[in-house]
Amino acid sequence: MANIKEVARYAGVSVATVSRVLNDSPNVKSETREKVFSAIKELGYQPNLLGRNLRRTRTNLVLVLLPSIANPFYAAIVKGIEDVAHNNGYNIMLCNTESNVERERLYIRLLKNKLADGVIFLAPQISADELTELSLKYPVVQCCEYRENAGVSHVSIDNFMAAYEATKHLIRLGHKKIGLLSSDNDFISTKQRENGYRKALEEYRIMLNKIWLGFGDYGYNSGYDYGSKLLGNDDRPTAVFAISDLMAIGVIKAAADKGITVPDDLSVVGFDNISYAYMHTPSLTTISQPRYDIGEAAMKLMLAHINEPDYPPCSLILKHQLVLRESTQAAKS
Amino acid sequence: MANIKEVARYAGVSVATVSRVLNDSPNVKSETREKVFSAIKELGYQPNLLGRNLRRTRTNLVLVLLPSIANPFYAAIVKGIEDVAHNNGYNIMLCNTESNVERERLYIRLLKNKLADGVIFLAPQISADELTELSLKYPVVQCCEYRENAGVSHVSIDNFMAAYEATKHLIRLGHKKIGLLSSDNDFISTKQRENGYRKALEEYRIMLNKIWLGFGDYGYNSGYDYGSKLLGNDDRPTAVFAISDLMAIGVIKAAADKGITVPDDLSVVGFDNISYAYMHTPSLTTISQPRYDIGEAAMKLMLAHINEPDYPPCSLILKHQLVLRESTQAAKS
DNA sequence: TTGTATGCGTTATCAC
DNA sequence: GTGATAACGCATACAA
Repeated sequence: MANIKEVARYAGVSVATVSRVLNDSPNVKSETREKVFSAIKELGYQPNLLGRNLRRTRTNLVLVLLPSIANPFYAAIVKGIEDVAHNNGYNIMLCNTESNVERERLYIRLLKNKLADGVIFLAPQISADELTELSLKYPVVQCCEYRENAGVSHVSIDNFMAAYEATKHLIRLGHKKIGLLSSDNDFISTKQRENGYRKALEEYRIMLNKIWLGFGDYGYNSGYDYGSKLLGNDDRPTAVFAISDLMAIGVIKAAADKGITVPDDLSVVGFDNISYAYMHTPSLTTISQPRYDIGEAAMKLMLAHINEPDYPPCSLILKHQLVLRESTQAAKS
Repeated sequence: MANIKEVARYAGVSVATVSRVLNDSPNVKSETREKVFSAIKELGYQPNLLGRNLRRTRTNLVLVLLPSIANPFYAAIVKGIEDVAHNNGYNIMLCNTESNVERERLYIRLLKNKLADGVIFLAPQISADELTELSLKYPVVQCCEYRENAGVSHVSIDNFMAAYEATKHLIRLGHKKIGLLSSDNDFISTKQRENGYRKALEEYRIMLNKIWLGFGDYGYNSGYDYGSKLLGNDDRPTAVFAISDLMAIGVIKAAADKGITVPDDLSVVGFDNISYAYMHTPSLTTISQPRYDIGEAAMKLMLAHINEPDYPPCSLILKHQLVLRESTQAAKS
């Protein structure tokens, strides 16, 4: 495999000149430029980025850590990140953490090992303290899920308001018995969604029935389990707000298995608006996050941190939207 | 950030010795080893992989090119690849090609630029010729989708047999009017699935009605469109075999919109057994690929190619399975 | 406008 | 067992 030296010899110039041509330096006679280009072509030369990056102490590579590519929620976010990255000469490296902190540290090490210029977390597993420490030495951005008080930049939506609106939507449809399927993880967004739900109930002076409170893991099965338990009782809610679409769909399935029809006998609201929310029968009323925009914003923030090491941590909140579909309808009086 | 030189000075040894310690060389007195380790710890030293990889002309990084992380089908495959990679000291870099050949070439360039040791394609967009040429210079493995006659290793299932069995299942349930929703892409697997379907019909001397033949893009909407058109006619099939689960789900939705119930009035078989296939109501009869195993096999093959540059191209066919669920039932007589 | 020389951080060869 | 040093491929400061 040809290297820059061979190209130089073949073109009859020095390696410096070849390097200049490769880097679009204006100080090269167009004639020599041609010579170099033809040598490059002739030899099928491909610059070795290891050498280049070592010399530049920059890789133009950004790590994107996500819990799982099985979750379709992340696809559009990643697309947004990628587009901004590519438009700025960067590549991104997607890394599956499996929500495993050890696996996450494995990838963080690649950053510390100078194989990448920065890291975007879609759902950080490490603690706020670790995150803070990391961000002191390297460009770090959190996207969607984030650790509060870590003093680390993040892009997100207002989860509190979103949950508040979702719950209020159910209340305005006449529902008074409203269950909540939350999660027992320690993400701030979870707490915020829970609080938004409580706030709406409070505002309308609706009592919160603790029996209707459930905790899942964002996945389908936990929704199904919650639904199976909850809907077996006579005193069951007429509506459920689940903080993820997959859990909402699990609830609907559990309802169907008990002969309870959605939305006739039970209204269900999800969260995230994954593509399947629209494919599902009944289609799902849910909160839509501007995922592509969130990804774009996160990568732009990353570039700012890379180019300006002293760029201060900042928090970006983008607009969400309540999407009305078939899974909710007015309560029977 | 400390480098190997500073560690050496701090420990009072040469850089060579530090390097030996880092690489577990047996020829180091345990006493000096301790000194070096404590220096490493004290200085918070992290080896720079750019320097190491440049010197070693090896990165222990493998590219995995997939059309889209939005497709849940790939998740388990990637998991299989990752597990084998990590167990062998490799990392993988996931790259979204968006089924775009230019984007794919962008990532292939990273390989040519020595930033990775090899590439695994989950659905190659470049031509067989390009693939062949690439594989002559670099370790290349195809996984699931592949270009035939490229002389490039691949891991897959027997798509012909799988489709044959899926169709035969419908025939044995008494269906004689069986539609096929295929795709108009140029993947060999598509042709093979189509041929499997034809073979089954032939074997049972069932005429193929070309009006019931459709071509989608593997996505939900194309399934819905096919279903909407097909099921509007009086002369409609009693069963449909779709070569992807998302298309199958689209067909079911279209049927529901026309008051046609699955499986009572229409049986539907999908392909791939994505997680929605199980969540969906009705749950989907489909072909399950051993996705994790496929990923594992692909990465093992990659390691073989990396470690043995002359390792011959080989073709691995793993076992599929027909999964029976709610979306199929006996034809009404 | 071009060439020479140096260094990025590491590993590997050789000598001791 | 350990150290000195060349080499990996490239970009760049400086000289010409």
